[in-house]
Amino acid sequence: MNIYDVSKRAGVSIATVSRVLNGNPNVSEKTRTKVLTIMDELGYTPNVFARGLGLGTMKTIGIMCSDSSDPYLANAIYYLEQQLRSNGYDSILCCTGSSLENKRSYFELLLSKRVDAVILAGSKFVELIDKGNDYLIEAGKELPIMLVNGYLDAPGIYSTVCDDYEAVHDAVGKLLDSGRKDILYLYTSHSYSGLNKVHGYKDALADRGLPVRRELIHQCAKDLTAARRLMEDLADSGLRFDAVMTSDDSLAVGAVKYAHGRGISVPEEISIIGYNNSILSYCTDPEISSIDTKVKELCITTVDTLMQVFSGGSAPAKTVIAADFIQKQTTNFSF
Amino acid sequence: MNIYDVSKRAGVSIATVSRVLNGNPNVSEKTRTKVLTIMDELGYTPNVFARGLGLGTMKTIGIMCSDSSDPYLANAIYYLEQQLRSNGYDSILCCTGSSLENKRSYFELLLSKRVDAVILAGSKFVELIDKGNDYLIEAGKELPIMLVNGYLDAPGIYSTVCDDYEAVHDAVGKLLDSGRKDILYLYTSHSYSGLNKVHGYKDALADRGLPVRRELIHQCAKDLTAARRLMEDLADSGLRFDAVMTSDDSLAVGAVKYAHGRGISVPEEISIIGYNNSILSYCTDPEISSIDTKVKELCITTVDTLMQVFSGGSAPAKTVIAADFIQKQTTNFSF
DNA sequence: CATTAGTTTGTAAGCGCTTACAGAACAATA
DNA sequence: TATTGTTCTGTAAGCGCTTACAAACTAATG
Repeated sequence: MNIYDVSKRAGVSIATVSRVLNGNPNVSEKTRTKVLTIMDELGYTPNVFARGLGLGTMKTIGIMCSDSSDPYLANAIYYLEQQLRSNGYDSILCCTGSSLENKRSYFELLLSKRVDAVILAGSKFVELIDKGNDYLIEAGKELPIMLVNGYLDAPGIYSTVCDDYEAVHDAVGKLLDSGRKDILYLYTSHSYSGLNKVHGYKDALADRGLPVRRELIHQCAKDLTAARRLMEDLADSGLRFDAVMTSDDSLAVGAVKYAHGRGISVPEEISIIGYNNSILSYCTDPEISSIDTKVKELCITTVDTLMQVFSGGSAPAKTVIAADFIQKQTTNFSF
Repeated sequence: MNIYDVSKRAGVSIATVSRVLNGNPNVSEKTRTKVLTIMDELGYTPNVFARGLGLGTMKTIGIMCSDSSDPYLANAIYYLEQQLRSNGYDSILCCTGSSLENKRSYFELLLSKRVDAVILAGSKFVELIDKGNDYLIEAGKELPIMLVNGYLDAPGIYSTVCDDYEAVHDAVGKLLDSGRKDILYLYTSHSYSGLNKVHGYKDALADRGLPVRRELIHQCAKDLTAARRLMEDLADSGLRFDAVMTSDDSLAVGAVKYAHGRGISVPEEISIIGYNNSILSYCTDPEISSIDTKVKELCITTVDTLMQVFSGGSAPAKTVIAADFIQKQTTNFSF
């Protein structure tokens, strides 16, 4: 069942069938409907390979993410996939894991699949961006590279990021203005967004003329228990704190457990703020006040920008989306 | 940059290059290495479309899941993707959402992409399986259909399922044997695995000569709050229960919240058991005893079975994998 | 009616690869 | 050396589609 069968049956040439297939306007209405009817009758589906060969593209986008089981990324994948499809594109997903080597090889693989663009979802591609700078930049010349929550300034590379700086700046400001003095800051990585967040924290203090105390800032593994252990160690070593700002909900979960384990009341004695407003922040009791980083908007914008690029129009190299503070039960701001 | 460039540079015909590309043994070692060297020098990558056209396949598998943001499915996707790739296959992901229409149209789409097989991940394809029975069965004649946690008996359709019946049967048995009398059973759907679970619950009671009480069995939305509200309503209406068995961790999270909200101690006054041992079961305090449904094994087995099918060998139409009970803090079995 | 411009269609040459088949090269045997 | 069998390589015909170009047809104009 191929284009010849259709053309014969419709009494036209394959070129005409192809034109109908591609919405070419140079086909009389009469012929078009006839061909379409036949295609329908025959249940004809064009062969994607032949099509890809002829067109040099298959309307397929590669999506890379470090780990689809991270609730945040899982959401992102979902929205990206939806939005791409509603624009007539398919996606090939690559879960790279954390090894740089894998990331590179998957990237290569996507290129070899002749995808029309690559979307790097999540801020976990620092290594690729930092150490493989030239590499990505080179690729950007060939096809659009879209970064979701990452940033790299180069032609052909487009970023959509959440305003992490402002989000943390605002949240920490709220903590300070509500009377908290010693705000612990726990973060998971030094990614692009990770750095912005720390700056937000520091500037919130600086804005109020307060010193940045190194002993309050700590890196922590991104799991549900590391933060708890870290906080226990810190408390045991004599450090006092009455609030915790985290760069990820998973750390905030650990913080809630720490408080619960030590019989510290939340939010009375300690305020906790998560990040991403993921499902994790709704699991604990009390539920964790968190920052909604607007994954959906982020993803939709990313795809929209990509479509702009495809349609030849100029597209913004960087789009910033504002986050929302979602108050739940681990803070009690009244403003 | 195509096969001609390589052949010219290597001083051989394109047929020889193609043979090298496909690992055809009819190439002298000398020629092979020469060609490989040239390919490497030129950075040559074969065009997948041309290849697909010639071979009629592109080593790509379609994965359908209802919702990649469900932690369980997100994990499944991750493992499936990994395992497929390590077997040299790519995957096209489709997040269908819950509408039956979408599921069908995505399925069609995958077929039109000439994927080599389709994997339906998760038990959420009941509608497709039940109401679209003939539809899937028809497709199964064309290409292998793999069900992860679903079952349909038809040629070309292969299932890998977790032994949900035994898992619940065992867990409820443990509850009963530890002295619990009134075990609430909360479930989310009537899928294939959903039905098996209820049977496990009922049989655990029956085995011990206990009656199955309808008022203890309830369906509940799969979110973090529905179970809590439901349990509150049930308790308020006078129903007594000293344990809750759930068909999903999200319900168990609600159960923990219910207990916490009412000041009921866990596991002393009420035992709670989740399902899937997902990250959600680690978020709460106390952490939820849950059933590890071995997603990883399930996914690996699914892909392995698929590879068997591809290699022409006969493959089991149904593989059952045993689950593990993971005791955490919402039960206190000592056996 | 002849001419011109515009619209619609068909022909044929790719796109880059695979593979059946035929032919060349080589080694082993008589 | 001639013969046979083996191994390796090349030729050429697809795979199903797109599209430049040419051809045919239609309609409008003088």
